[in-house]
Amino acid sequence: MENTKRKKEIIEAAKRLFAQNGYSPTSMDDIAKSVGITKASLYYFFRGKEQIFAAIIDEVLAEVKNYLGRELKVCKADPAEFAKMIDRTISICLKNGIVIRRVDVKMCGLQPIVFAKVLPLLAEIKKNLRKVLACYGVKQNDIAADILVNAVHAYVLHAKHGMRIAPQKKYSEYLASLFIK
Amino acid sequence: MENTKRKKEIIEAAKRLFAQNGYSPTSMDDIAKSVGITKASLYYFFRGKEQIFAAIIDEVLAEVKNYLGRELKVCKADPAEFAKMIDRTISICLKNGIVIRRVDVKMCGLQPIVFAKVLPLLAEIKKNLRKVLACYGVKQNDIAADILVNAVHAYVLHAKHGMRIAPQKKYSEYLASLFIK
DNA sequence: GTCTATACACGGATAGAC
DNA sequence: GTCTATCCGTGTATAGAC
Repeated sequence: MENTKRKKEIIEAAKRLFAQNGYSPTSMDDIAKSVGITKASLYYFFRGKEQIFAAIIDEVLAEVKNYLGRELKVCKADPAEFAKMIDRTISICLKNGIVIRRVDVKMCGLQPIVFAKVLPLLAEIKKNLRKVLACYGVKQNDIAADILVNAVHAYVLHAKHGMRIAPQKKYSEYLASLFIK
Repeated sequence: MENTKRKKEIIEAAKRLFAQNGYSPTSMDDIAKSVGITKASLYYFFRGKEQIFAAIIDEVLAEVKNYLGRELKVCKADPAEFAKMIDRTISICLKNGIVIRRVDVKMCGLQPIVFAKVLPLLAEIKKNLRKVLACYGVKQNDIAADILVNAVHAYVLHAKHGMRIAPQKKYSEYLASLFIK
C-alpha cells in the first residue's frame, strides 16, 4: 500500500533532518518540504511532531536491538572480531544517521509518556551490549558499555556533520584495542 | 559594579538551563524568570540569545584552556596522575555544567559568525589536550583525544541529568586505564 | 491523500515609561 | 536598570475543499 510508503518517506526525511539540525530546530515545514508535500499532509500520517520522532526511535532501537541479538549468538573471544563488531555497529548507526541515548531523548523535551515508552527498550539494548562485551572478554563491562556507546555516538554525530575524527575502520580497531589488551 | 554581577547571574542561569533543556527549548523568558527579572531586562545586558550563549562558550572554553595549560606544565608519565587529571577535568566541566564540542555548537544553529569565532579556541584546546596526552605517554593521541573528550562530555551530560553512569573517581580511573596499560 | 487557508500560541526582540 | 506593553515572525496544529 502506498500509504505505508509515504509514511516511510516521512520518517526517513525527519530522521535526516533531526540528525542534522536537532529535534527542536527542525520544523514540520522542513520535513514536509524535504518529502515534497505540504505540512498539512504530515498530519494525515502522524498525530504530530512527537509521534514522528517516536516512530524514528522505535525503528532505530529495534534495528540495534536485533543486531545485538544476532551478535550475541556468534560472538567469540577474538579481538579482530570485536573490532568488526564495533565497525558494523557504527555502519548501522551511520545508515540510520542517528544514535539514541537516554539524555538525547530527554533533552528533546518530549512528553513523559513518550519518554517512558523508550526507556525499557534502551535498558534492554544496554543489557544485551553488556552480554556481548562479556562474551568478548571485556572487563568491567558496565562502564565499558557506556564508554563504547558514547564513543560510537560521538563518531556517528561527527561523521554526519562532516567532522570526521578518524577513518571508521581505524577508529573501530583503536576502540577495540582499548578494551581488549 | 552591580552591572557586572547581574551579567554573571544571567550567564549562570542560562548555562544551567541550556545544559538541562538544550539551547533551542530554553526561552529568554525561562532565563529571565530564573534570574528573577523580566525578559526585556535581559536585552539591557545582551544583544540577544545568541550573545548569551557566546558569552557562556567564551567563559567555559577559557577555563578549560587555562586548566590544560597548567596541566601541561606539571604532567609526568604517571598513570595515577593521568587518572587524577581526567577527574579534575570532569570536575571543572561539572561545575560549569556544560561541555562544548564543535557539533553541539553547530547543532544549535548559531550564526556562522558566532560559530566561526569559537572554532580557533576549540582547535587550540584540542591541540593542548593532545600535548598533555603525549606527555602522559598515550599512543595515537589524536584518536585518543577525541574518545577522551567525548567520554568526559558524556559523563557530564549524564550526571547533570541525574543519570549517573559510574562514580566519578571510578570512571576517571577506568578511563585512564584504557589509555595507559 | 493532498492541498489552501487559517487559528492560535509562543518566542525573540524593541519602544518607551519610570 | 527594570518594567509593561507590544510587534512580528514562526511553529504546531486544524478545518475544510478537492
